[in-house]
This record gives sequence, structure tokens and C-alpha cells, in this order.
Amino acid sequence: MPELPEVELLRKKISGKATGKKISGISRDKSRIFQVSESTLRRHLTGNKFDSVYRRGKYLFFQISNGYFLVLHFGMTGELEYFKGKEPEFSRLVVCFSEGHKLAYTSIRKLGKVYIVKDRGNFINEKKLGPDALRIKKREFLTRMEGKRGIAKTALMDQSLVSGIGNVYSDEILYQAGISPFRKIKSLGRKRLGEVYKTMKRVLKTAVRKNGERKEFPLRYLIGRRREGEKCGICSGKIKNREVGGRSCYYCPEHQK
DNA sequence: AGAAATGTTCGGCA
DNA sequence: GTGCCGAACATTTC
Repeated sequence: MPELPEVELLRKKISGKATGKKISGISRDKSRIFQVSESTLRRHLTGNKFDSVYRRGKYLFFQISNGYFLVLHFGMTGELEYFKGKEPEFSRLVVCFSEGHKLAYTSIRKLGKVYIVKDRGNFINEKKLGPDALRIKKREFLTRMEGKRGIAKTALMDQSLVSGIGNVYSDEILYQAGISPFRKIKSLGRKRLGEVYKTMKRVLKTAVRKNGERKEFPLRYLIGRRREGEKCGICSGKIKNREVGGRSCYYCPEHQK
């Protein structure tokens, strides 16, 4: 599920529920998503509470009352469930609150990551995470993009340039902006880059506002039409699929130039 | 049965 | 240093 809008929705869904409550214990499985030992995890969480939940790109940072952070990345299939009673399927980490509810980090494919870090800024630097796509200012966006030599789609997905955009939303932004995914960034003038910036903000905000319900997205969106030969929702073209950097890229050759 | 799926990282090569 | 490619990670779903 998770690109920026989905991770933001997870944050909204659980931040009010998982914060301010004493953590009575945790349980976890043996998958290699964990970048921290079970004992360290337990030591930092048990007896403490989460103060707040912050998102940067596709990462969530749970501020722990001892000053550290529980950092979650969701890979391709990560989710969060706040529950009571029966544990959700594919739970990898479960945080138990003493009032009775639990928070589960679930992941089918186990491609996510779980960390405990002391300093959020250091972590962001180490991971070379660029500014968040919903917070980056236009100036900063233009400067960063103008230094790139690659193609538009790859640049949008580059987490060190701008963080939060993945395969689906990079396609969506370029589709809405009418720019070919294979177009070199260098060939886009300031004006076109400015349009990409505006479109990026609009698309991501719309996705968050629609609560990730893809059926609720405007009809002219590419999401929901990600199939070869599908009718374009903007012009009379047909959707094409081509592999880019090992990922499948959907676009409309008719109106994306 | 085989392929595809919303991500990251690393080694290798130009 | 930058960009691009393929592979690896792991599992379910179509």
C-alpha cells in the first residue's frame, strides 16, 4: 500500500489512539525486517509511551517518552492496525498498551523495516532522505530537480531528492501534468518543472483527502486505469505499460509529451 | 503454473 | 560522482 498518502493516512488513523498510553509489553516475530534486537525494542518501549507520530516521506517516527524513536518503514505491504482481541494476520510487531488495546505492524511480504533510533535528524541524514513531498517549497524543489540528469519518473521516485513518491504516484503526477515519464528532467524548463511541482502537491493532497479510497478519486486519474490498453481518462488515447528501472510504468502516449 | 505487486539496497558497469 | 541495470529480499493474489 504505502506511498506518502497511504503512510499519512496510517499516521492519522493511529496517532490519536497509540499516543499517551502506557506500553505494557511487546511481541514480535523473527523476520528480518527488524534492525534492532528484541531486547532493545523491549527495553525502549515497555513502561514508556508514545508522545507523537511524525511522518517524513514513507517513514513514520513514533516519539517515545524516553526521547528515542521507533521508526517504521512499510515496504510494499506494511500496515498498522489498532485492535483489541484477535491479532491481525501477518503481524510482525505488536505493541500492547496497559489499557487493553494493541497496535500491530503487519507485513505480508516482509519488505519493511523497524528501527529504534536516538536522533531523528541523524537517521534522516544517514538514509539521505530528501524533504517531504508535501512540505517542500517550490524553490527547493526546482533547485533539486534542476541538478538532475535522469528521466522525470526516476527523479520523482528518488527519495534523496524528494521523499514520499513511489511508483504509482510518480506515474499519476506525470500523467496529470501531461509529461512523458521518459522525458529528461533537463529538457523541462523552469515553467514545466513548476507545473510538476503544483501537480505533485495537488495529487498527493487529493489522495490524502479522499482517504486513499481509489474509487473516490477523480475519473481523470490514472489510478484505477493501470492496465495496458485501458482508455485514458483525459484524452482519447490508450494507456501503455513499459518497464522503467524494473518497475512497471503506466502512461498515456497521447497526451504525455 | 507463472507473473506481477504501491520499496529499498547493493554490486557492477558505463 | 551520476545514472542505469539486475538481483535480492518474501509472499500472496490473479
